[in-house]
Amino acid sequence: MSKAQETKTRIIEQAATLFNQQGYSGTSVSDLMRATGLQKGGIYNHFVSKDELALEAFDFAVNCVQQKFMGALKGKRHAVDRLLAILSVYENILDNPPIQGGCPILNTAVESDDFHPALRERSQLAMDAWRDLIRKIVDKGIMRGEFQATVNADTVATILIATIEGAVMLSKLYGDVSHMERGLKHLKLYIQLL
Amino acid sequence: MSKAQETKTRIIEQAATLFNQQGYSGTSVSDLMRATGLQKGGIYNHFVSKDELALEAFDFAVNCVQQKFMGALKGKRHAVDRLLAILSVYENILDNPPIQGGCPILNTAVESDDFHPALRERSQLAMDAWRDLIRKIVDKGIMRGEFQATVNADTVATILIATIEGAVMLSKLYGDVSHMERGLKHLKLYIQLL
DNA sequence: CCTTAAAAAGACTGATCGGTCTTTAATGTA
DNA sequence: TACATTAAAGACCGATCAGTCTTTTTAAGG
Repeated sequence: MSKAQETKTRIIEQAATLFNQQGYSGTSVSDLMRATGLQKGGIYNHFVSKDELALEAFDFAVNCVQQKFMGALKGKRHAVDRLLAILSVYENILDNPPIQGGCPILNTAVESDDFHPALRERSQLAMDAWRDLIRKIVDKGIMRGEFQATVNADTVATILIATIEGAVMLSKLYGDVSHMERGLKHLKLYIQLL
Repeated sequence: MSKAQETKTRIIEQAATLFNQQGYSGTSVSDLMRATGLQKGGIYNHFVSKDELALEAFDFAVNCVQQKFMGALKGKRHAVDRLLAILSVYENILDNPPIQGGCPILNTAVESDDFHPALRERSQLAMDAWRDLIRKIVDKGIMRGEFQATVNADTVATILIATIEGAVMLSKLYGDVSHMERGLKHLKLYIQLL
């Protein structure tokens, strides 16, 4: 990888963390300069605007989470195991998060949904991908007879994601993993009953 | 109420909506001037800083939600009915919200938790109050034999709030109430099984 | 109605915002 | 190693930021 590419990647990584912790509006170009150790020219040489950098940083952050999902899903064949694998990503979310600052989709959805159309669209797309992952697992599980045929994949996706995201928020707000633990325990039971 | 008090209240109301929609960092004093129709002097005559106004606006927003809870709980005696009443507040959250821009506790928790200690503390306090409301209902339900003695009030509070907040986020992100409907249906079942 | 106190206006501040552009330094290649 | 390319530095821009202060207007009380 060329020096330029390395630098660009480094900027995106640092920016992703900053944006995820402080939000888009709460992060200034000066913050990014401090975090990367670069001056303005060094940053704007790689990105035409803060906006563009924010979008690339968001994609990077989402990709970090997806990588964790892929790692957890590896080798898991049964639908129940695959759903449990998704839950396992959140087992130690506070100590060992895919990216600092909580779930980037939640953060960006909450910040952007009323006033930043481009980021909002990215959040929707990232959430679509997540929902789709769960839906496909559930549908496959139904086909194989692992779940009852009456199970609704869309509903399962909503319940899993809503509970997880809410638990992330609570655990983060209180700095207390027990909320996440309760949420996961609840969802494991829910999955067993499908 | 004196003219000054009226003005101050009006500022807080408008500010609460703006902050809840755009976030603290995303809302400038100019935005507040535009929304209230006041000039700088008119606003800073009532508040020493944007920070102070933000805190008062947050308290106002939280109070709006709590009022809805109180209204829904009125006359409900049985623990199950009281928990269902809390859920009912979120039945038509998109058409008729207590305050525009989604749940103020969620919004503030997500924005503040990494960098705004004062707002973060307020979010925690507001969340404490909500958790306490649910816990007390559950504990009373246990005492009266409406719930099994093995039920854990803390857990119920976490599950209800996490699922609700996650569903709020999803419904808001997609502009689609079905996520909230699924969340509420799921929680109703959960409550019946306590 | 008149006076006084306070509410609101709005000009002004220094700092910071996102972004541009020229200059300088480093990199990759021949 | 010499050269061409481009990465990075950093001075600079107008706009906007939160906040101050003096002046003008309005409201409240006698």
